[in-house]
Amino acid sequence: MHNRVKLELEESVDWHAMYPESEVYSGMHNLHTGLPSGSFLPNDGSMNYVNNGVPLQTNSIQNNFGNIGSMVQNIGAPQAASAPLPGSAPPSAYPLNYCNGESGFQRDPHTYRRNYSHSKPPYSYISLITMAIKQSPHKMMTLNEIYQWIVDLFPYYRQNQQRWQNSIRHSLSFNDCFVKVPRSPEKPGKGSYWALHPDSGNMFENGCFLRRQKRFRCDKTRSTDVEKKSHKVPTVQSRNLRAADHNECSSTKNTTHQGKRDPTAPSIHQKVGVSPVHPSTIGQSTSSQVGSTSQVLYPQNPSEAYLGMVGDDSQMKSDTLTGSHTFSITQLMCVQQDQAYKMDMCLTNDHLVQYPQYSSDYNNAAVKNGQDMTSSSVDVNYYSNMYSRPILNSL
DNA sequence: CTTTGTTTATGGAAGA
DNA sequence: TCTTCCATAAACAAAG
Repeated sequence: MHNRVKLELEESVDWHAMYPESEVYSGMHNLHTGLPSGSFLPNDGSMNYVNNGVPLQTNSIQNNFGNIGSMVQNIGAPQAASAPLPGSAPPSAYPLNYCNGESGFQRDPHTYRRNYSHSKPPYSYISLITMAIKQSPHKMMTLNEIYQWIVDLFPYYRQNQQRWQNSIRHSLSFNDCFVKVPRSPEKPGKGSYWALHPDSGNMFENGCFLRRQKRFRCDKTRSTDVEKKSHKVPTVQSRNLRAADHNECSSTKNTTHQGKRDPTAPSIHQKVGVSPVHPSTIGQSTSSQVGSTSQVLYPQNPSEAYLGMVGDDSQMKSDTLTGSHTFSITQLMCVQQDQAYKMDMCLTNDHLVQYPQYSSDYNNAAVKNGQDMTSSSVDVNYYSNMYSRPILNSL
């Protein structure tokens, strides 16, 4: 797989041909919407995929983005919640409207790209899911919305959908960094929402989005790496080692060391706290409840969460906040996250603050955005508190 | 019936 | 070399 990706990375991708001018996201568009593809889809089509996090060609970055620093500085508008903000960007800056679906997600048929030539994006499925969820206004998406986000963004995934969608489902289920969120009673439908585990924040802080530095594991529901190593059965052949690895992964989830599922063991999603959530409990969970039968957890102190100081996932925390790599997930999404954080402040009201680093227009816009969100089809009362804080942890 | 979600198994590749 | 991560396939169950 990686080999394939690697080979594809060496290809010269004609993005201009892939994405007709009218359909290309500009750099700023990308930043406004939080969509990552723009970073790889310059208007001049000269941008290749990156090689190990380093762009193969950087001219387009300079031409279209200036540089990362100025990108950040130039961010004044919040992420597109439902409509472009007056003066913030032209309508074309918001090619995708992800805010009117059941999770505030909806495709924009007018900007749906049509060119089917493509190469495989250099993202793992976990990366894609993470990006999709992070860019969503409510930091959670249904499975179908995740599919759609990926397909809209990456033409490659318009092929063999059964194959990669199975992988997406597997990734969601298998990886602790994704948690299932039950639907609001007011929003019945098939499937749950998927969100990022509040402690999964810095998975891609190593600067390479092809591969995480460390898999996120919910420590309270599974043994630590040390414990697992001590339990590891010495093996000689790599095949056995691989099997042991997989069995360990499973055993720490809900299976025995023989790799057979323990029928009495609750699934990770039952254990980690994503089922079912009573609205009255939302916003009241504490880190001490991690691993209990309570709900999605988030820190009591948003500032702590912002700094990634809550929880016991020290391995992930060790990544720190120094993810300064140009093409790290964090770089791609930090601005949006920051905006989401601020939006949350506006939404929750109990943390209304001003952000002097941004213009007053921004603050006004953020409030406006909050209003937009409250008028969306999602039951904001039910979900906003629940997901405003957890996402802070991933900043 | 289709979609969603879980689990097991396996192979390849990257990183230590 | 060993460990870990990722991709893929497939079987199966549950829910809508």
